[in-house]
Amino acid sequence: MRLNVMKRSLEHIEYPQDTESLAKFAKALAHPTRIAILKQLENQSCCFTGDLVDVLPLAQSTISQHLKELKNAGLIQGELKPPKIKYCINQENWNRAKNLFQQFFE
Amino acid sequence: MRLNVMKRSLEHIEYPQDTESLAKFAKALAHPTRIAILKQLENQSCCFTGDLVDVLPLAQSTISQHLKELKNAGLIQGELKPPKIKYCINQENWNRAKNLFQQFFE
DNA sequence: TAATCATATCGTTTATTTACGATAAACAAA
DNA sequence: TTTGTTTATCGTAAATAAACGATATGATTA
Repeated sequence: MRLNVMKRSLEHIEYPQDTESLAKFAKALAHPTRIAILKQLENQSCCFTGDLVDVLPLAQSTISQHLKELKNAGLIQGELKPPKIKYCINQENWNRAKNLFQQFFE
Repeated sequence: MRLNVMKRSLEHIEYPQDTESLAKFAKALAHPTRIAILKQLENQSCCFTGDLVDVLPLAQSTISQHLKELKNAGLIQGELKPPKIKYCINQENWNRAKNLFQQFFE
């Protein structure tokens, strides 16, 4: 007999759009490696994956994974410069994030 | 040769203080429920745990857990008003967070 | 065509997060 | 003292995140 059977609402709660967006951006920023990557991109506007691999003490695959998350959040975008990929801030979404945080902290 | 011979470092990487702080604050904001809680606190300056339990479709223990994370991040503080607890924004750390985000988005 | 380079993706392991119900703790009032 | 109220904490399950090495992909050059 299992006493501690857990119910759990699989459908997730709906929050206002702004709340969801802000949380999503915050989640993208919620790891120091990703902050470091974004700071790098802010400084030199763009850079290649390899530049980051040289600078950060993490496996190439790990960095690629962080880049993917930043891309999924819309904060960066990649441009093909074969055989490399040049990553830049996505200025439009960057500004959206900026405004959401600004407005949140009022 | 790149550093991809690296074994998983159990000791975690040291980033600059600002990077760590920003990531920590972002992590606290990285869930819509916590954003919702903070918005509530911003609106009415303070509120009791019970008020949040009435408003949010989550178990009391879950909300208490989210409050704990916000408290650990320093964004809120609790004041004993027996048998209730009144939560408020921690203005000092709130401003620190605000400044870090502002500066980050430059 | 084959080899090379830069990067992404796969598969896996471990750690962390999110959620719940149950229970404990702290205090006020009866 | 006992009861009720409010909130935190415990124990656990499930989901997600973070890290790695290995491998695949896509473009360029030999």
